[in-house]
Amino acid sequence: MADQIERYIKRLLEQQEEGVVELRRNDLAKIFQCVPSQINYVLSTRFALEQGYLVESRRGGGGYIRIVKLQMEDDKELRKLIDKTSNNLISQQVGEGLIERLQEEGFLTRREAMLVKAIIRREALPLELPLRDMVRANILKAVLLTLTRDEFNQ
Amino acid sequence: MADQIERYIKRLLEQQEEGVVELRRNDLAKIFQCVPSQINYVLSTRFALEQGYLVESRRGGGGYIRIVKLQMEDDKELRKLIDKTSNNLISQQVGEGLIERLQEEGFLTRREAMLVKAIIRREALPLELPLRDMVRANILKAVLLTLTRDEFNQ
DNA sequence: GGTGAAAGGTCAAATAAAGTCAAAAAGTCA
DNA sequence: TGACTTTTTGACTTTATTTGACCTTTCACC
Repeated sequence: MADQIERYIKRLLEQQEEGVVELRRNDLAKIFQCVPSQINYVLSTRFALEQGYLVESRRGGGGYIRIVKLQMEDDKELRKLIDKTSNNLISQQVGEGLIERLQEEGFLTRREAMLVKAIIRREALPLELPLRDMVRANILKAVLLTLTRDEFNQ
Repeated sequence: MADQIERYIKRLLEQQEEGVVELRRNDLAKIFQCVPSQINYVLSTRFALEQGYLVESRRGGGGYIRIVKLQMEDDKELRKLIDKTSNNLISQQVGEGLIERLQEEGFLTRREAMLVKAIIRREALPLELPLRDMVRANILKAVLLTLTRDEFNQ
């Protein structure tokens, strides 16, 4: 069942240019005749960040679930960086180095680099030490993943 | 529905030079075939002061609703936001609202807004709850401070 | 000044989504 | 078979929107 739903969503994603698909949790549950929370299970096990997907949603009337496929294959270099960043600790120094490199390679503009650098500074992350480097790594990973979004590069 | 009404009003605001639009609650309700109080709902959730709008109205014969888009002229407004952000907790929702507003006001580009939004997402900040909102507030403060830097805008 | 119609305002209930979490069931494998 | 992992289910929670009954303000008119 979970596999079927996974395939279904992936098929939708392929059909859609853009790599974005938006759906109703309840509708999907009805199609597959399963409980709605089954959908959440599929999303969290098959469409997590690690697998190159981004899931956004909204509750209430007019609610939806949006699944975005990140284009990680396109760029081996980014892919490698993302892997290195995962489950890692990153110091401010190393982080700044990474950002500068991204800027030099044209992934980030001067302003974007400034913003991200400001965000990963010690002063902006009021946390004790192993934690701070962990959060910094996660922030940088979020940045790298964003770089692989089609919409980001338009 | 609420989204449609929101878009409609924003379109009117853009067409109008001045950033002011005046309308009749009942007329609008009739256009969208909804109850009049729906309009109030949209106004209070989408055109609040925090979102950069001022709503004035008058009852009785010849009554009206006037919506004014407030301009964030200069750093003054940013400073105010920095103050509000300090020593505060900010949820993902509120944070996204703030970023969208900064984008609308031209302080952030579309890409910059995407980056910051990605960074303040729950998934990018693997922390327990009071802490997560605290770190998010600090990150947003760092962003606001960066916006006031001359080098950033040069 | 009193009155009634014409606005708009408020608030709570009903409805419409989606999220969470843990127990039960099913599958896997030594 | 027994232990472990994955999947399925459903009760409960949270959030967002829609709707309607009732309230307040303003104005025109007598």
